[in-house]
Amino acid sequence: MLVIDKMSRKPIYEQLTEGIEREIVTGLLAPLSQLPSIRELSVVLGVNPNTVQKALLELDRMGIVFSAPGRGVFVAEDAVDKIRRRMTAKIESIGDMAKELARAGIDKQEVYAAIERAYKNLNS
Amino acid sequence: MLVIDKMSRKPIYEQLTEGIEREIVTGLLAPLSQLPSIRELSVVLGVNPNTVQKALLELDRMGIVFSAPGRGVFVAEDAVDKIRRRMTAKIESIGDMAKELARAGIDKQEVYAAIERAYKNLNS
DNA sequence: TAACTGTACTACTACACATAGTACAGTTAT
DNA sequence: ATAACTGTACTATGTGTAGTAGTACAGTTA
Repeated sequence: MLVIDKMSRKPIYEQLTEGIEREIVTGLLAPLSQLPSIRELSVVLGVNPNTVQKALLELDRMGIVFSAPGRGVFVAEDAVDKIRRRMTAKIESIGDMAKELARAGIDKQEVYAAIERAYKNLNS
Repeated sequence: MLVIDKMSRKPIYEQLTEGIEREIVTGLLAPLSQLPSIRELSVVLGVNPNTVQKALLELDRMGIVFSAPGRGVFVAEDAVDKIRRRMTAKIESIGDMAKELARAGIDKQEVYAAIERAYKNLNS
């Protein structure tokens, strides 16, 4: 399930967008399926409704979800594709971090090992 | 040289610590060598002296530099080792990001390619 | 002594994040 | 029609972090 860490330096609304994206991409939230209401999510997650709204507004702008006023918020049909496309952009930032490590003289194999672990152990 | 991006979402003092660490690790700043004074750095980089002080205080706490009141700030003798050790911790966060990509169904090869590019092209 | 160094404050501004509460309009089932 | 839900849109408030500005003090060095 979606878990929020209020102590994280990452904003709650960002944890929300990423969490929801993860649920979509893993199939937990199917395309065209309805999300829990903003008010319900806020209660379950223990965060303010406005914060949930902000996250959903962001996902709406990105075309990941669409909202039908009075009915609810739904997963876009092509949500998975869109998420994947945005994820590809994140690869660049991994490259940036790797560059930093490279400059620090960290062995490439150590980085590869970390990637390998990530792809093998997707739990936790 | 060290460049500060005031528009970045990353705090200036953090850009400073990372930038100075990079100069140390690349050999631009040798162990036991003296850094420019806080006031000089603040003028050259166009940031407030307090911000520079905050960055140097952080580096001091980590044992990367040491300050001699009245004389200046100097690179610690074992600074490179200490930076390398801390860098190793960063590998974990790369793993976290990779895990996110893995869950999104991004091919492992794409990530490897990015790492490879990073280690080949250390400029820019 | 003069000119530098780091250090340590206080005060202030700006901004992002989050919360709280209210109100309004659309939708749906009874 | 009504009740109970939905999203949306506000205003107001609190809080923490980042950054700037200015001042003062003590140690070091030429």
